[in-house]
Amino acid sequence: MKIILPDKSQLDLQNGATALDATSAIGKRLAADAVAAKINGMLVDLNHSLDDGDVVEIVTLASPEGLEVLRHSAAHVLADAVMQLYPGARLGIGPAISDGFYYDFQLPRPASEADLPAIEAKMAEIVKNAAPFKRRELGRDEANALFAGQPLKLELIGELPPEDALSVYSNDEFTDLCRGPHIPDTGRLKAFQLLSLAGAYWRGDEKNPMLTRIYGTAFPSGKELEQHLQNLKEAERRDHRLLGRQLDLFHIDEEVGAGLPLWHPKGALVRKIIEDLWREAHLANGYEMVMIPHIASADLWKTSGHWDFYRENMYSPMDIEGQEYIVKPMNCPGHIKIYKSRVRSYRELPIRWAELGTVYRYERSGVLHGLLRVRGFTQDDAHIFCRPDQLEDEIQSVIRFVLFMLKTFGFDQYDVFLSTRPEKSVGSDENWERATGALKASLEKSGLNYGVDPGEGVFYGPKIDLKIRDALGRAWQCTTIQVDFNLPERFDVTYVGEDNQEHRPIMIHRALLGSLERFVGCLIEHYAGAFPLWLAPVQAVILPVADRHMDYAGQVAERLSRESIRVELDYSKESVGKKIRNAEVDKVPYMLVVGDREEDAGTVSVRSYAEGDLGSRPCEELAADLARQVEEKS
RNA sequence: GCCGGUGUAGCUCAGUUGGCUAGAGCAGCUGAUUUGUAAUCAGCAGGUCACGGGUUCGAAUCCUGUCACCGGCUCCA
Repeated sequence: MKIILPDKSQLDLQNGATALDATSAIGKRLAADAVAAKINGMLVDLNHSLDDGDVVEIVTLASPEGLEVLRHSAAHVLADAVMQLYPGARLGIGPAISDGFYYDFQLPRPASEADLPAIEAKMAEIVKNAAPFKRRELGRDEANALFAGQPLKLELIGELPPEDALSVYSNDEFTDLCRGPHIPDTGRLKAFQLLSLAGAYWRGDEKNPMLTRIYGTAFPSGKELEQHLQNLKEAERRDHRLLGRQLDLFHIDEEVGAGLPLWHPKGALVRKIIEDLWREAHLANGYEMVMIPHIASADLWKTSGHWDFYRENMYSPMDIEGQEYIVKPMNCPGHIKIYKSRVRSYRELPIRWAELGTVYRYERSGVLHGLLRVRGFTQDDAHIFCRPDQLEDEIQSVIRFVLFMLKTFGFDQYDVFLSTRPEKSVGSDENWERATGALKASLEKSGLNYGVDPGEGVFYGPKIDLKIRDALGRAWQCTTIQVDFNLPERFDVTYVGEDNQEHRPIMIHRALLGSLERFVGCLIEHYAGAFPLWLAPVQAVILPVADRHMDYAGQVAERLSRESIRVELDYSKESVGKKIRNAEVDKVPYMLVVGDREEDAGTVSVRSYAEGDLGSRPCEELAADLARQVEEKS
């Protein structure tokens, strides 16, 4: 028989040959690297038999799919080990995930991270045995009998479409319900490590029992595993909570409250720089600034619908002279009230109102995380009121705007998602179609690649979410652009049209950076705390060699301050070495050493955080150069 | 909120099976040193061992409740 390879070439094989036979026919090297095969586009085991005319692609560990197969198999090995060490454990599910794999168990006795080495050792034994993974297809009854002691598996079997064939995979004594495919034998699992252990609800639903989830990762080689562990360490080093304290940017105080960050002078300064840029950019892009109070009468939230639909995220009302007031969880109702303060003409639209609006939302204690998930935060919010015929243009200009903003902060990779109508929603089909169409058209015109999240829109309209990728390739949800049909309706928002009739505007909610808290947290990790010059709270520190250089150091500081450079003078009685070390630890972009030589020549000796000692330069020249760098945000 | 873990000086951490006045480094203060590209030396000060209750002759250590934090689940800016 003949099979067809991806490069369209044909390969002659004996009848009944398997994918593995095909790999050996192609080459020894490939046979050693192969972990699975794709036959006519279907991912299968290597021992799958081939038919005449099949299109066969060999999957190796070099491909994302091969890696997934490896990790999925690693999850099986983990489950095997746990079943041996914890007899009576019940199996949940064990998939491959983006950086590794996990398996969920219901354990007969609690396990902690201290137990991971023992489980890992058992896994190593299983790997050493190199038992083949054997696939078997079976009927419902047989499957139900086989997993009689595994209620979670029975639940899964019960929910699989009855017409689908079931399959199980076995290695040695261990058998698991699984679609496959798997690596040929456990011995192919060369480099793996268990990472952590955590609770996870069965199937992600908190009404279900809590299972024990064990996370691990696996790679084709020890070298790659080592690299990955190195990356994890690097991420740890960049942790904004750690750097926030080290660089004296912010802290979260137990007595103030969980999820309520306090910004120290340097952190507040970084925020101010961002906020100034933000306001300037918005004014330049056709936005106006508005401001609203932090609390509002409960009536407002009843009209907006938040009282009914957003209650669980809002704080309890406070009593003010017998009237209930609520701390705002969102800015939109306030902005709508400004809109409604007088009659609006179609000629005024679009109206774009922006505010760095601080909101407070109840978040369950377990989800709080540094600056990334807090209970009080400032959204870089704006609401655009526009006519239906303006919707697409407006969305497109928001997209242009957000890409410009993110680029300014050094982000140029994003994942974009379009979320469409969910099951529970308000608004007419026509409106939804129109808005979704407008979002889609804007994305396409902007040339952005995007994914669609069907049914993931907000109840009041579809949205675009943008996740930025940082220096380590991690994704952060910041930007959101949401179309809203609901609030204009609820508040009876109108404009008078050309026809002298009242019409309903469409509202766009959008946050470009998301929240200042999250964005700064993300920036800290992106830059590993070493902000670029224009964002650094202290841009240069002047280090006099001895006390007699203090006057000259002061003159240099003066000169740089005149260029609006944020400069500090290190007047401590430390050695130059120590002063440099302190500045390095603080990640100050420029260290300027001044001693006799500099004083005589009117120069400074420049050391940059990024490049080290750069030699001496005339003070005037440096001042101009730094000013230029700040201006260019380089 | 739930599962597992953690909580000792401003920070990072020691503190044995419950047993002297709870230790160290860094940071801070004082003094000496006036220093040339990542840590000069010496001294001093600093702790309700997260908080409350209990067991014990005796608790940082054992039990228990609360709070906070860490890793996740879920949710989201």
